Amino acid sequence: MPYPHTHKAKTQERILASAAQLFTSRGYDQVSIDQIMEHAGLTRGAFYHHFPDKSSLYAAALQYTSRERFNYYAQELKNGASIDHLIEGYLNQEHVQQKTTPCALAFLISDINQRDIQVREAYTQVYKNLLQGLQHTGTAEKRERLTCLAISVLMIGGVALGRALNDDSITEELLGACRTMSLQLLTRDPIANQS
Amino acid sequence: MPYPHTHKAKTQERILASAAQLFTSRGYDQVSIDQIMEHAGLTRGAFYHHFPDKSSLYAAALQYTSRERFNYYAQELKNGASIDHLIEGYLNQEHVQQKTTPCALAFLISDINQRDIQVREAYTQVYKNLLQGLQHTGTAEKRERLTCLAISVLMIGGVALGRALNDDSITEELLGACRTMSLQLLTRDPIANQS
DNA sequence: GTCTATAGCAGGATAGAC
DNA sequence: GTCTATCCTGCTATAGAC
Repeated sequence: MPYPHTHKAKTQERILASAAQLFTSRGYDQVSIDQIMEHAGLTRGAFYHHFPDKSSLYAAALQYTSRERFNYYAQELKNGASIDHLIEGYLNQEHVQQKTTPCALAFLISDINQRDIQVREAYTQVYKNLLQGLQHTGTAEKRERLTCLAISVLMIGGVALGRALNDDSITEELLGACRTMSLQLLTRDPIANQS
Repeated sequence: MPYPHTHKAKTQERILASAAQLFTSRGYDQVSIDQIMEHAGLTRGAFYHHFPDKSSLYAAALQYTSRERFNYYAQELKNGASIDHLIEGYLNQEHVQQKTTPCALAFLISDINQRDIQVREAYTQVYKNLLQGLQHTGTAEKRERLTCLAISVLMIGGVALGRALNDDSITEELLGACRTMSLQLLTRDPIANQS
């Protein structure tokens, strides 16, 4: 038995991690299966034993990296971090410049519409999970839906727009405005004010 | 003389209009020069007599369609439309579904970072123009920068995110939240309150 | 389960006729 | 200034050896 029976699962996760990193950073078209497999330490031929095609990998990588992100946030919150702190870490130049692992919801926002149904459904599900998180995190009761929707747009839109712009000073200003506005919205939320 | 001397300029504008429509809708990679030229009623060979390469056309098309948009807004404002009305037209399912001409700032937001410097500069300039418009439109004095930045993110981010999502009811809810929040921000702006 | 090799196709860019 | 024809590259996906 040359391989332990967990070998395939581990290889699959290596491919997913590699795909998540490259896809999130460069989008679907600018990344080839060859590059993903090479980055995972394999060759292209092996790919089709793990995923049926490129699009399926894209959807799976989107779910994989988002699950990792949510797990990280859950851990941070358990360690006593505030939701404000997490939002400030998100709406940040470090994030825009990929010095921390980038959020696929923001980095791939206008890539998704061109993809097939499984990708669009995966993205939509990940977004719904984010909304859920915003509604319930750090409060006993639910935050207002309006508050959560607006904050999600400020976060995702702020990072996406900041990344598109070619002028660091405007990006910094933009991220600051989104931080300020998000924290104001959190503070003003009726539920938050009850606590 | 088979062609009037304005022929080249008119052809160039046909190519720009065709490129703007296809690029905005599908992004850079998913549109070929062949498709743009065919849509403009020409063949691929003629392309390189008008633009040096695909990327230059992309940058030019971005500027072209944005100029058209701003001209339209200026006209509407001159006809007595309110800024609120324009924002509501922007943050709208009709826009997301391209029943009206889509805004490249929103539709291409995560496409831009992959492109070369001339494209990123063109996008940044168009965004700065939008910010200018928000700061000065409909008031004698300037609106607060913070207000304008936040509204721009709600508009661009709201449309981009709404387009990515695969669930019409969430998109509608999202657009509504962005409309509500944008109009609140306009109303609360100190300068607006002076009038 | 991973490899090498290759089929098959699409698209950017150029050449040269008219 | 527009056309047709072509070069060249890069990619997805498959075949088949080990």
